[in-house]
Amino acid sequence: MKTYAKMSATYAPTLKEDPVEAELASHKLLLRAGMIRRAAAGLYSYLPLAWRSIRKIEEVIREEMEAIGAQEMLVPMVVPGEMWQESGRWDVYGPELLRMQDRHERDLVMGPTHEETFTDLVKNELRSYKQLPVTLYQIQDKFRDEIRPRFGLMRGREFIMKDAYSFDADVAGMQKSYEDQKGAYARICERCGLKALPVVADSGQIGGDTSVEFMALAEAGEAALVWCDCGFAADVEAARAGIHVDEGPGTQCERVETPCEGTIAALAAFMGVTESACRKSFAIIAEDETPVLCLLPGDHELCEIKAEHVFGHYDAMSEEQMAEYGLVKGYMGPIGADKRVRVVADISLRDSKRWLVGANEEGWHIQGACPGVDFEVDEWLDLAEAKEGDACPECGKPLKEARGIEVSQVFQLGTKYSEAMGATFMDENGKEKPFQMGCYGIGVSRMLQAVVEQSHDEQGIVWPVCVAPYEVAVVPLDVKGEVWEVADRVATELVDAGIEVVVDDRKERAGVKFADADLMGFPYQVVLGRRGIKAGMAEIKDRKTGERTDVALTDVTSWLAERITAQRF
RNA sequence: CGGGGCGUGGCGCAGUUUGGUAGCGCAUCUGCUUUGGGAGCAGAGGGUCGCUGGUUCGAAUCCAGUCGCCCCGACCA
Repeated sequence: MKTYAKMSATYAPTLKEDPVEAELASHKLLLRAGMIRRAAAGLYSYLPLAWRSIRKIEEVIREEMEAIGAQEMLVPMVVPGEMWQESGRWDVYGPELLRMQDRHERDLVMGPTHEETFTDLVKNELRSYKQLPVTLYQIQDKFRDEIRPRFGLMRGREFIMKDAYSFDADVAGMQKSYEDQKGAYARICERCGLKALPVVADSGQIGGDTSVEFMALAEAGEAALVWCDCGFAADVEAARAGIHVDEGPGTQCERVETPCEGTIAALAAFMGVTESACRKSFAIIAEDETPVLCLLPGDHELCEIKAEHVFGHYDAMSEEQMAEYGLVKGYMGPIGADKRVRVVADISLRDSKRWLVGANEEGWHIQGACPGVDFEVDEWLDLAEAKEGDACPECGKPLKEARGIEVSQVFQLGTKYSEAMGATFMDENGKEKPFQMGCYGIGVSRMLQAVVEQSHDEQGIVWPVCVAPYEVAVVPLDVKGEVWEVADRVATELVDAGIEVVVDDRKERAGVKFADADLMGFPYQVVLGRRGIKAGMAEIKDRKTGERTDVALTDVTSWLAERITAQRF
């Protein structure tokens, strides 16, 4: 027999003041509402209220996964190091991967993700194309020893993740599995009350348009994205935008004295041109030790992710190295640089003929320099980070900027892991082939906080019905006598109607109960006081709108049931 | 790891510059009053001042080291 929860018996210690450890509104509120507590940097406990919400998010995920035929299971959190050595990631992953040894000195890792574990699992027993496709998933704690955990659940070291892996016989199959997951992810965000946008993401070493991130739009988000009315949206790290470039001053290649600070802003101001008319130079040492000079439109930055794809793990050149290659900090340019320096330029500069570049001499620049005539560009590459105002690659209209919290990502892996780990099956021609794989992650705990970040006000959290710890808080202003009897009756009736109810049965003053109910963010508060009860009325407060409605005691259940079921999905 | 800041009852802070043996608000406990938006009065309990070492008659305070936390950068769900 289901019954209502009692606030007096709920471990949810609320805080009046903002804890110092928190910076973000959502982090502060989760702490203040008594939902999470920190155990150590990036390690959090989920208290009963938060855990209820987490379980609701998980339930939504389970329903959507089931709907597309993915099967839930569980693999161990601690896995043998050999799997990681087999896939090659043992050497690539870095200190983020928590490694340890057991008593027999065998290597173990705390799973940060489980491509290896799942691939290893299926490789001996998925043998035929007839058994495919298969998508398996789990919801489990992951551990990543982040360099800098921050913002509470937003970037924890241990966090709850749903991770799915699809195994297909061919690329078309993989793409279908991928699309299925992508569709499910969009529905999951929507059902959890998140305003999220699928954006083109950096697809790592794999290349192509094979990865999409779902970004919960929020100013506090760590990721920057560009988007367009036409529906295009991309992580700035992945966006290939059309960049407008102004021609530089001067009609012929000549030196100009520029006695200003060695920055683009100062140069543009001194020359009386736009920053876009200047050419920014950035000197690096590529992973293979080649010195490289990257030329960019003056108003754009080098996108580090794009650069890494081209140059590997590169370093910015030190002043000594610049000196060695004839480059002068603040006045760098392709002309006068050492011949060993490889000159690359952003593709947006391809059609520009008059460049304003550094002269590699303190206080001097060169204007009207023409690539191919006055200096050579070894290669034209996509290097600039997209920003507001750049042209949408789909429709050409100006892009807009936004920030977001990456709550999930879907990925086409191809045969990266199946090949490395020898996970193959027999196709219909009797040929052995590696699985075409996809992987799909949702940051469940991050999602919880993203919801709060998007949905809160001065008073506290404003839970969407679908992920609220309880749908209704019944707040009797008296915990004995007639008021309490009515509260008990109303709450029981609500529970019988299938509504999740918590009753604030604490001997607290009205103000304390109201403040806590607002802070914890229950979508509806049913306030019962002596006055109202005499008139046979309850006051129902809608947490989101703040609107209060007097409802006859006999109608409370139907009034709430109607509204709540409409918001449950 | 680089840069910035902070560690003082459960929480939020003052005290550190100029050493003298620890204080405020909230919370907790008791009593009385109050009772529709974080109550009032009276009383009580609770702190090796992150840790270690040093200087000193005397260290929360000065010095050295160390640990932890937060913020900005590289990583990601």
